[in-house]
Amino acid sequence: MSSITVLLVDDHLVVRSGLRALLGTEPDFEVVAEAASGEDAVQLAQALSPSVVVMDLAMGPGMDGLEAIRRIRDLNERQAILVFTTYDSDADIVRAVDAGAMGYLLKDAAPGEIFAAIRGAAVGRSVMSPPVASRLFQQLRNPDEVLTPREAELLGLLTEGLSNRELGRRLFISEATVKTHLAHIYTKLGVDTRAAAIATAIRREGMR
Amino acid sequence: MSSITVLLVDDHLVVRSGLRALLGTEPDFEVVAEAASGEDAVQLAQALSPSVVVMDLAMGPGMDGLEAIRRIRDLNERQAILVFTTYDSDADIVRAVDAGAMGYLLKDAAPGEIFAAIRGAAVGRSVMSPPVASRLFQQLRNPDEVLTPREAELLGLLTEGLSNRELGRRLFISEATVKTHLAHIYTKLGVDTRAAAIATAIRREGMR
DNA sequence: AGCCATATCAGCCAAAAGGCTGAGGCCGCG
DNA sequence: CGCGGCCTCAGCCTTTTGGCTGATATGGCT
Repeated sequence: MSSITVLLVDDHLVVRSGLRALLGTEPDFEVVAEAASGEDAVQLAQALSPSVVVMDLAMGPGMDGLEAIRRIRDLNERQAILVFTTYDSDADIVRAVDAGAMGYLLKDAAPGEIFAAIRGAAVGRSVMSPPVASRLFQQLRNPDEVLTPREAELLGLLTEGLSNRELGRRLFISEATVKTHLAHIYTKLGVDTRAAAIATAIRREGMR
Repeated sequence: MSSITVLLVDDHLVVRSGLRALLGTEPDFEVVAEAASGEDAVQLAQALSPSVVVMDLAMGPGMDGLEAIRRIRDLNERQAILVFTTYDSDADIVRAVDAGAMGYLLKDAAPGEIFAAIRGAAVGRSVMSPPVASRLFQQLRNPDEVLTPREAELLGLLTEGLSNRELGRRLFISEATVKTHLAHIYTKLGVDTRAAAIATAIRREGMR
């Protein structure tokens, strides 16, 4: 009976057709459209109201996945959105969830996991890949280690290679304040040099 | 007549089936097997001698793409191997080419490009995505900016967040030597702090 | 043999970063 | 209304880094 309609969003054609092929093996799924950009995704989600939007976070130029999630939620609060991406970055997970994603799946998930996640999302359940879940739990267990928004901002600029002076100028704060923030960041990240902070930041936010 | 036999290697099921679906639309391609790991790839390449091996560099745990390329070339010098990956990292491109790849395609390539690249590889021609090609040319044009092996090694450890002292210990050289190498690395990368060096190193080697 | 790239090391000095202590203002929550 | 988290800033002192100049050794290429 009523099948689950799915909108696929990914900037890679091969991923879209792979997913389409995969979902085609299950009788209750129906891929109603594909989008290669955030813009298209928003438009198609509005036009078609699919049961579930399955989308990658990394998108080419233009609107990124997170922004697309927000826009889609703005149009329809109840739209189920499932993130389907390659990397399990701490920041991305958190951001995706609070942008309104129902679940977070990694691309190396087994077919069964993918099916279950989509079916779950369709009925309003949250699903996530085990590695993703464990990261989230860790964040909840160690709230001490979570950076404040300002610290995260600093850390972001830090990974651009800026000096303390430049950081200060960029953020309209004194160099003293920059050093204070950095000291906090270091203790939270468990490092004691900016180099190590950059390294762990990029590896944490980046991949693996 | 004689169709082009293809071995697909990618750790993501969706990518494999997407590619299979895509290649299925062209009558002259025949996907003879899929491999999800480097180990399987080597074995299948040897057993089936496909016209072209299309593979991702990023592979889960175990043998990575580069290693798999080398192994396959060891077994059969003439085997055509086409790298099909998401990111165009300077280092990866160079390494893939000298590991023996015939071409280097990005996953966001248009279907036509993909077909052309595989057909080209099958007859011994080298093909690469435009952005990839431009990077290679840039490397050839600016040999001054190419790091020596030792410098590259240092840079690698630098991105782990090590201090000069630690770098020295790790490489069994004095801190003075470390500083000399770093100075050279900085001028070659066009930066003047280790933080910036780490940042550009990771962004260059990393992705985008 | 001479030359060049690479790798190694030293010393000196200035600039940047890091550790520590203390402190004021703002805001939300009980 | 007080407590605590967050953001802001200062001063002081040590360590680390970076810039510069110069030197030795090795190995390959001409």
